[in-house]
Amino acid sequence: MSETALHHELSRLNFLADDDFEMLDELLSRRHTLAAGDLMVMDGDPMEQTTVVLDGWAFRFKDFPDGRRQIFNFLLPGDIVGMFALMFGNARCGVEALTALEVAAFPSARLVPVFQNCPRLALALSWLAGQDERLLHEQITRVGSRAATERMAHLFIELYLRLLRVGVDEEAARRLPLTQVMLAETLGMSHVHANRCFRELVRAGAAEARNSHVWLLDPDFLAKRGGFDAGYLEQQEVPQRTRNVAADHDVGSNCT
Amino acid sequence: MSETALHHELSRLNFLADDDFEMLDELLSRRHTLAAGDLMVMDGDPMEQTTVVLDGWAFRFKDFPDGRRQIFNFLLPGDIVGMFALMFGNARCGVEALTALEVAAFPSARLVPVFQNCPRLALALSWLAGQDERLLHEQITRVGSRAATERMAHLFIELYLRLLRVGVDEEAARRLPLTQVMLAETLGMSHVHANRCFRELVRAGAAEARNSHVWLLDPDFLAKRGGFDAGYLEQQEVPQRTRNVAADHDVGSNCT
DNA sequence: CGTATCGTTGACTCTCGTCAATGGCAGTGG
DNA sequence: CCACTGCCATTGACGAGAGTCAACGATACG
Repeated sequence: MSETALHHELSRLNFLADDDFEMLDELLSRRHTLAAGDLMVMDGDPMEQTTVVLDGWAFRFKDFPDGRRQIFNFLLPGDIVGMFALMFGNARCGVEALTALEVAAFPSARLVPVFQNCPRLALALSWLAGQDERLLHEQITRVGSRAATERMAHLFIELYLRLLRVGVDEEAARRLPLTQVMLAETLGMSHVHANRCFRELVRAGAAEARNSHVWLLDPDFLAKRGGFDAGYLEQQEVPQRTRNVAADHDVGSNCT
Repeated sequence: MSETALHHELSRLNFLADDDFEMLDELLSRRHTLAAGDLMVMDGDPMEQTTVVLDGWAFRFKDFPDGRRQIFNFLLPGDIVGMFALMFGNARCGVEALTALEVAAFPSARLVPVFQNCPRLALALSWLAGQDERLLHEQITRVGSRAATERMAHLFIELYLRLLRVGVDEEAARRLPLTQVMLAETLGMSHVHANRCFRELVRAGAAEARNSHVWLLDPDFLAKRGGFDAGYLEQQEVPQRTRNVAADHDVGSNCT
């Protein structure tokens, strides 16, 4: 099914009960698809929907008057957009579909009863939203304190591991739908320099560009070249104390 | 009172009822103080506490084996640390007190009943936590697509406006407890270059360094020099639809 | 068959990092 | 009271990394 990515990730937490998943399925029942290039969120628009990526890639970005664009991060299957949209007036950045995209969307207001009645699910969703913060920290580190080629290799491995984590198979996880211009806009360098760095990785036999995609040929090399420390992506167990708390506040059949 | 900053910010939302504030006061009743240099969170430690900064400065950072350090952002009065700590095993970055600090801390687990019984307060706290994301986006933009001196001026104005926003008076908001080494670690440049950029601002009469502090002399100039667009910091109204939702789910006296 | 996006390369320039040295200032212990 | 130490700020010199400009080939698309 198309929700495998999210289910895959949440199942691995080994934290949710069956009725949590039922509630989740209901939340995600309204599906639609977008074409590559469609805007999921336009900068400045009011935010009312919470969206979950089911399949495909998207990215968050901000365009500036002088033509520059900064890409903040990439949204992969299982990622949530606008978790707390309810409290924010207007979006301050855009979200664009990078590939054809399948998503589920629901009014953010529907999260309020979820928080009241399904504490486990609420915690799990907050956890997903919180993952994002770590990725942003890593992005700051990449751009702020790594050399250009290192940045690029590091980003490749991050995406590769994130894809593996949500259940994409090894083969597919090595194919990233990124152009060199987008790499430049993500990594804070000129597209010319992005090309020079990329060529270096190509010469090392670690990657290649075909068909407006990046193909990772040697993840081990890239991880080393990017000084990649997998710590921040490691799957973590839900602490026992959290399980206890969730159980204490379980309101059972209210959930669905 | 010491909680003025947080109250100030939440009051301006014009969203919480009296019993929300009562609940909040209870959450924040366990106070303590830290000295400058104390670690609030150590990288790798288990996270169980949610902490609110009441007075003083702190910062989030990550140290690397080779001695580099990246500072992600600064925590000012009213900011929350570890909102969703409940779901995360261990911290992946440190938080250090930059000045003497007054904080309130409570076990993250206490948020679960808050979410169940005080939807408005839960939304307001989530909103605070979500503010952080915008600041991280802005930090990425600074480091990724601005020139060095621009970055520095931009950061100064962001901090200045954030301080004003939480009720610090004009005079005090112009004094930032930052050394040039910290600026360098925040902005992704060498400390030598940080000094060069800073000197440029000093020569322009826009700032000066005294006593391990930065003093902002000409915010207007700095805002212009940093290409600062205040949009992302603007106070936003809570949308009417959100008020309605909160009212619908109000469970009244359960809150306290 | 034109047009646009993507990728690539060379040449030139300049921002920025590195290395090194110095001075001021505060704390500390003899 | 004064060496001693450490942190902070500052500056010059040098070189490397990265931006800019410009041009061109390849591929996809209508």
